[in-house]
Amino acid sequence: MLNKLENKDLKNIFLFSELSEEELNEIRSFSHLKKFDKGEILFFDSEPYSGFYCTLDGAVKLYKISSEGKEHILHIIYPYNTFAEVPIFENYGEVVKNNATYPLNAMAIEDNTVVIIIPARPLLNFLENNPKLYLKMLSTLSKRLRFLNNHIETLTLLDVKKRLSKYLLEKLKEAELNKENIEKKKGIKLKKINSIELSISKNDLSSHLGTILETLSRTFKKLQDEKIIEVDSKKITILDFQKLKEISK
Amino acid sequence: MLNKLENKDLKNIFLFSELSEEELNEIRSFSHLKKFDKGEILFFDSEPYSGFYCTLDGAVKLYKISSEGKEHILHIIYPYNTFAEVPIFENYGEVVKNNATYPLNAMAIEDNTVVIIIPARPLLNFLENNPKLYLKMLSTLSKRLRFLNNHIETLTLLDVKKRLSKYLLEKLKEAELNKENIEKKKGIKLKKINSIELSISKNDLSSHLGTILETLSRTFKKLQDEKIIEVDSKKITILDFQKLKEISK
DNA sequence: ATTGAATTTTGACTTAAGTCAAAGCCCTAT
DNA sequence: ATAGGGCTTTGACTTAAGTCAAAATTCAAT
Repeated sequence: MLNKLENKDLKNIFLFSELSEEELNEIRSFSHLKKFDKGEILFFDSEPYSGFYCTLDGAVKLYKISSEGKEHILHIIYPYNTFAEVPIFENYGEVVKNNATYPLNAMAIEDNTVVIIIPARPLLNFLENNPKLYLKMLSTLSKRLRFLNNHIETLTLLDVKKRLSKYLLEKLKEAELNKENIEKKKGIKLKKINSIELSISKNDLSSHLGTILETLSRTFKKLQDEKIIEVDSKKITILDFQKLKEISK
Repeated sequence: MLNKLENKDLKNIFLFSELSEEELNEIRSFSHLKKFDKGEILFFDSEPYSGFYCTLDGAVKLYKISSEGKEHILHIIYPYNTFAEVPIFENYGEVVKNNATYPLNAMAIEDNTVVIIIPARPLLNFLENNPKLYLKMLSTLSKRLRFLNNHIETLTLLDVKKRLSKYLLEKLKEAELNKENIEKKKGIKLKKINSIELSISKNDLSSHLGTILETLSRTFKKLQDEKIIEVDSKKITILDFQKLKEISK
């Protein structure tokens, strides 16, 4: 599956969601698909910029790494989300004079991760003729800015227990929204969600929460001992939503 | 001084730098000036959104604060830089249905801090008729995204000594660029810069570096004991640039 | 089912950075 | 010049989280 890029794939991407078939054809004409296995690198921090990405299948982690090998994951990217747009616009006067670089590292964290690569130059031309897209792009970057603001807030002002609690609540909320969407679409009523399935390894989760595996493991245990959650490998059941919320503040 | 907004003030702002006098008049027609003393709040996190800001004089800190009162400064804003643009574009479909909020807190950190407030709705109208500005706005947000990426990297992967070293090197670089600009403009040759003047309190600096005043003080002392810098109140002289660079990695 | 690798947990110990409290410094206005 | 407030430094102590190493669990492939 997914060996050829089709318009319906592009349709699912927010930036392109309102384009005509013709316009989508144009986007397709200068974009291309690429497939990665788990652990493979899409690009490195500081590598020469060759375009922005969108995941179509699988998952990608965006991370920074220190000189001592310590890693921090800023984002986990799931299908139909774009990333690495920043260099396109950063110095738009002298855009991509081949000295632009990626702002972070990207690695596939699932097998058969499929991405589209959209080169900067033709995209900028396209945008010029379709200024409606500017607002979509601004929206995407603005959302990411707020996300990073909040991420910094979490990392600098909260201890690990609070950070984990906040993360679990966010994932629960996501799952709830997802459920509501399905209910609306299919006109059915699903049962209330009180558990989540971690979609990444605990090691990656610890790196995203700005801590290490051992500390994360101990923090899960603490929450479990306090009967606030129940951990069964990757399945986390929320036993006391109210207390979890209390802790996360 | 600065009791009335004039076109030449707007000219200095990157977003508006290429507009005609007529267009500047239009911007002026829906913007207004406001003055703050040191310690006064421009807006709070989560307060209803009323427009984005630009500093014309003085300085503003943008920060988050925890439920326990711990503070983290994300940015210090100096004249002609804009901030709080995010809510304008975040949900551009239902822009500013009066339920948008500021993404962080803003406080003046100097007396007589003068800012312009530019409301979202009229600005969006203006942008629609001047799509060139979209690219400028995208550039601004992209630069900020890279800044925040780097900030997170610094906070999560480096210890306080490295963080402070990195900060000092950045400020030194800024001062050097500034010097080069003056040299070019005035056609003169200034002497090499090897010291910087901290423009914020050490308390604010510690908050920006994700630590506390006491730890910052001790870290300054360590660098001084190692003869890498010399600290004379707010004046920091770099004695061993190479070593400082080595540490910061 | 069984093996082996990868992931996760647990235990004992270390450490960087935070807390609290007191003293010192240095602006600024009288 | 001097008093008083706001900064900044220093000292003694605490603590959250990291390190290292070993054991246990889970997962995937035969």
